[in-house]
Amino acid sequence: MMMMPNDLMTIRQMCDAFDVTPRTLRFYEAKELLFPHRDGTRRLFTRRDRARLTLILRGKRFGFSLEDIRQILDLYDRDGSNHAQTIRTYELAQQRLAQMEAQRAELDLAIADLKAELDAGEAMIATLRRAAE
Amino acid sequence: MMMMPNDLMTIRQMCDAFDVTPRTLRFYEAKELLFPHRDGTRRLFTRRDRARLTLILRGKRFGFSLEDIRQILDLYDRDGSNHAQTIRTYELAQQRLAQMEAQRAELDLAIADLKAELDAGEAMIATLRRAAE
DNA sequence: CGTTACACTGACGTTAACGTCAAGCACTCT
DNA sequence: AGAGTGCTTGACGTTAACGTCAGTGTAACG
Repeated sequence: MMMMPNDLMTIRQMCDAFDVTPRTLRFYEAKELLFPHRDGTRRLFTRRDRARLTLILRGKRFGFSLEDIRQILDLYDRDGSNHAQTIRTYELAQQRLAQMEAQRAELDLAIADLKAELDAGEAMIATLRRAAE
Repeated sequence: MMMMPNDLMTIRQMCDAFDVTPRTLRFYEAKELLFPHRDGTRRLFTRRDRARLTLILRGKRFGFSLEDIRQILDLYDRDGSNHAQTIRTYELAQQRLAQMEAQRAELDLAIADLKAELDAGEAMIATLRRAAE
């Protein structure tokens, strides 16, 4: 055990750990979502990058754009300077929270609808089964 | 009052009612999501089209693709024939329901996370306010 | 009958989020 | 030295969901 000297990971280790392609990680760096260090030319991803990537992937799962996510991520690592910007970002995040809660309400509705349809389908299939005997 | 002879609507009436562009409605027709009648060359949208469009727009709001939506819509207007296909579609919808419930669970988590961050931000801003007096 | 208003059909443009080469370093093993 | 492996940077390709524009048609109005 000295196979992970620091907590820095190569691009391949990252890909295996998060099930993404190298292209994706480079793309996220280009979009300033990740900031890996360099060993000469090679990328080395830090613990911070992994935390961010976790949030990126979570955000993507319910339809946020990478640009949305980038702005949210900025909320996570303010250092206390740049107060005005902090407050603006805070307000932005509040808006987004409202959106998300509205989205959940609609999702609840849609799930109820779909469940009703499924019950109807089930009844119909049962009928078909009986007719087939 | 005889301005709505049947319950058929022109493309413009549809656009106004649903806040979409003509291009969008034509596109949905091309993708076989809508099936407006024709008066010569002009489209006339039925009550059924309106019901479908409502579901299309709802589906889009939480990130389903039009192709996903098209398959779900098929569940809504089975006529009882083509049983095998009905059952397959039913199973497909069940899978999607599971996805949606998983998605909601994650959404709940993310909302909690974001709320925590917002509370932190609030405390920080309060501190800044006090420091500014 | 001319014009205005609205609709139609192509067909090309656009954005997001990567995929997919191509070509070239930098190590390491043999 | 040569071969292989892994990483790098361009740069062009791709899909979804429309936007946008050009050219044409037609129904109604004055």
